[in-house]
Amino acid sequence: MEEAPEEPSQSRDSWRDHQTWITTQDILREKLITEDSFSWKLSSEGEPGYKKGEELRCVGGVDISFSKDDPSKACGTLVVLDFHTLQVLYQDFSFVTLQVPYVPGFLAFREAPVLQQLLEKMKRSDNPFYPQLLLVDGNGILHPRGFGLACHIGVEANLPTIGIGKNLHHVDGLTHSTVRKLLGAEENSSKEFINLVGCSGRIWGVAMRSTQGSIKPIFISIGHMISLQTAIMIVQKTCKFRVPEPIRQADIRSRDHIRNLEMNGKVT
DNA sequence: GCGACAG
DNA sequence: ATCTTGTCGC
Repeated sequence: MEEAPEEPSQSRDSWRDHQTWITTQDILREKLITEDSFSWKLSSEGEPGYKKGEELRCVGGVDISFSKDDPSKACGTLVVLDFHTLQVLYQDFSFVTLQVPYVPGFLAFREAPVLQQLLEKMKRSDNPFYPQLLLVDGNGILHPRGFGLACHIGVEANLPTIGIGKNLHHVDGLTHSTVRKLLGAEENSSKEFINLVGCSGRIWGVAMRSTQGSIKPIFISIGHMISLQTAIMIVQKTCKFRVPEPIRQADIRSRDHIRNLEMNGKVT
């Protein structure tokens, strides 16, 4: 009798984690809110019943950078910008050693913990700049199970979130080439954003040309407690360059911190 | 069956 | 994600 070859424990463990992750996403997804659900207003200055302090001001952005020397060493960064001036109101970061690998579709299990800790720390200290809304470097519902990093963080932190992808995650038949076609089509040539409609007919988000006539779009999808319409508007208003400013600032600062860490490690 | 696949 | 300088153009 042939014994089945011993399965490398590595693959058994990763299979088990994989199932656990899917279950976790399914459970958390039941709490997802896909419409505007916040107390602040967007442009209330001229409206009747305007109350100062109710308007959107604190827009957060999160990102993670990795060390080129040791890919498990990372720096999570949280910034908060003023929605109107786009000036940085707050910044914090944290170095971590990540044990969880990157697996497409499960980014949250690798990156969310650090980012949530940064939010937690800010909330515990009653910081007046605690974000009213968070832009996340990674997708929202544009995800195989409709629950990407932005949704994950939104639900667990109970915060409105928007997902920003710099590359398309292939979902529901959406591919790089279908998007290229849509962006290149005559009737869309002047639009700055187009709906991402999958084979099923579901709208997963939009591809947006943040810069006039730019070729490479960004992919916007809702995270939590916000509608796609509102999300698009907020992204447009925070885009000085291709990537919205809160995420861009988090990215820049995150890289700086990693660079400093590597320098100190080498200088001895 | 094989490949694709956010960061 | 990361490896990477200068360079062409508005």
